[in-house]
Amino acid sequence: MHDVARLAGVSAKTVSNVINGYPHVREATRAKVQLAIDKLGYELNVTARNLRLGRTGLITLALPELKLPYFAEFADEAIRAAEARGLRVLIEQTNADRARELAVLHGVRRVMTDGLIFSPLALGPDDIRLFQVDFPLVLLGERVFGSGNDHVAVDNVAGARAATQHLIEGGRRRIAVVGSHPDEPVGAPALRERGYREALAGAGIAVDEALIRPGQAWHMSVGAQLTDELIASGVAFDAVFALNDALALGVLHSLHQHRIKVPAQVAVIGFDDVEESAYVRPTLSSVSPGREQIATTAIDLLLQRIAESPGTPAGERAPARRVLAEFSLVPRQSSGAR
Amino acid sequence: MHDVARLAGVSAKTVSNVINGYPHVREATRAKVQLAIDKLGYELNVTARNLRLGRTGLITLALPELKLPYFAEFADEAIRAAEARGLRVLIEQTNADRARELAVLHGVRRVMTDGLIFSPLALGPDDIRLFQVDFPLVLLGERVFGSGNDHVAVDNVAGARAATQHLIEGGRRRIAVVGSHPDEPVGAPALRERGYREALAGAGIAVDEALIRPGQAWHMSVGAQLTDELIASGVAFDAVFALNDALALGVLHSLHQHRIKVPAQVAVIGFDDVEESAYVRPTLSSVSPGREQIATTAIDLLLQRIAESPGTPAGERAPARRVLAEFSLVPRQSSGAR
DNA sequence: TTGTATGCGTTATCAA
DNA sequence: TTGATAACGCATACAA
Repeated sequence: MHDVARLAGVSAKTVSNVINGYPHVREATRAKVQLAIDKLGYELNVTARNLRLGRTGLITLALPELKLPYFAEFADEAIRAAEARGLRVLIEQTNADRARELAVLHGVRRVMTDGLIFSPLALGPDDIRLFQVDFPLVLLGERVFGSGNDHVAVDNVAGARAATQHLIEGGRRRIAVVGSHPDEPVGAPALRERGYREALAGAGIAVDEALIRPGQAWHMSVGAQLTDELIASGVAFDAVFALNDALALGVLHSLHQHRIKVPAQVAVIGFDDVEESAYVRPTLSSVSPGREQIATTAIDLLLQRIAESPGTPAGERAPARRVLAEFSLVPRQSSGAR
Repeated sequence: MHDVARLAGVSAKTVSNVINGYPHVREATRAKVQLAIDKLGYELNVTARNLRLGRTGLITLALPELKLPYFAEFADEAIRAAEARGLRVLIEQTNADRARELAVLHGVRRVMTDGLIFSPLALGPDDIRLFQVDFPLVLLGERVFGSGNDHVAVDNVAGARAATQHLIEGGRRRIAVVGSHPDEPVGAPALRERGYREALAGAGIAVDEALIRPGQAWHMSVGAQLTDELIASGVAFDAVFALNDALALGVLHSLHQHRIKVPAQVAVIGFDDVEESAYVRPTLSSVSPGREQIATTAIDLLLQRIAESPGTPAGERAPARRVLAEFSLVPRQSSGAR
């Protein structure tokens, strides 16, 4: 910067002013400086600026796994939203590994970014105190509550209720659930199952536990396998609510292999509204969880925390906010939509 | 750091020495310093260290799209490899957009990282001069050659040849290709098609152009649609080489819908060996492109460039290296493997 | 509208 | 084995 200043016959401050678009710079000066910048091929040293400003303009997005389409699409949304606000995103995969999730909160992965958007999967309600941190943090998902952090989540219960009601309105009564996690009281699986039960109860339909099929990994292959087992078990069913779209794609696959017509014999609905769901045949009905809203809200909440002067004592900070995103039902062919 | 030094009764340099594991520190001193660190809850300011060292320990990985399973899995490998070498990875999605690819090379997305691993999709052979940059750069893929950069690529031609030979060895003679890009002379599609043609030529089989089906987007739905069209066209075929696994999954889907038995009537093979390929039914034969080797090689090449002192004139730098990764054929059920 | 002086928090040099 | 001092490159007060 000093070299540029010397060549342009001005001070370093003026060069800085030009680079940062400071308005009160005479046009002639600006041109001189710009010329010198181009001539020398000068580039601003961002690290020095970061040090001076005490910010890096980088935020961390910590997710379980990028390979899962839901998270890949969410990361995409988050990157766009961040970019629109002048931020860049450093993605950390935790692989639902406890040590890695800890490192994101307190270890080496914590470093160099202005804040963290975190979707925990290994850490749970017992770890609340670990979430009491002194840097900007926004949580995603449903695993950790009462930790006093800002929180953005899918409205799992209402979304699942709507999906189930949709099947009921289509005349279905024997609705199977694929992918439940019976041993996990918290998290998306439990909440989506609860929405299912609420919808049945609301319609006066008794729950048949034989229709609820546990499946740990929410992958396509698991959806197919659970459906195979369901068919083999001989339990009658006329619809399937797959707890996410990957499972639902597997369900469709299995039904197809067994020559069961969708939606004529069995209606299918998923959850997440992944891109692929609009392209498979039959197209897959789903619940769109408000991914974009979640991403933008999370970024905005984080930005507000970053803007709070770092020295603010905990007592004077804005109270923690919790946002449930607006979902929407997306009826397609698999549930009999025209 | 000065506060810690004062509390411990030492100088800031000694605190720095302790933090950085400098060996010549007396054990008693180290203990004193560590105590002061813990007592004050001191954390190193990484930005200041970055400024002083002239490095950030961060590298950029610029990819077309994270949603594509191949890139998601590649990013995963790259992150692991980087981590093992003490680096972190900033992922940039270009969406095959020219402006974004330019920004990665020369614009705002260039900033703050020690080097770039770049898989271009919009920039091509005409843009060679854009790749003459003065920061560490490793290219992935096949689009840009002769730019004088280090380069790591899938061995597309040999991999495709092996895939086709595998089908031929299984007795297939009417082998369709799904997903060609006839208007693109460079890049993976062209190279894989070339491998196909070489294999046919080697076996003395004439190429039937009606069997080669162009398809721009390499998505599952496209694979299904192209197969539908192939079947509708009435052209006889006994095997399909899908130019990647996503297409191949669509091919399987379509064949299934048309009650065509795989592999009895039609054998199928893909390319990329995506995780899901091992789980679909029938399991999908594929070509494993050496993803892990590509990731680790790219990181290692980049590290060597980073290690070259930045002032080294172009003439004295190590010559550009080009690495073709070792692929392997993965025969599964879809091509008749037991 | 532009310039001067100062410090952000660290590590390197070199001396003690 | 440890310490004093000087950068790293920038932005901010404040002065001019």
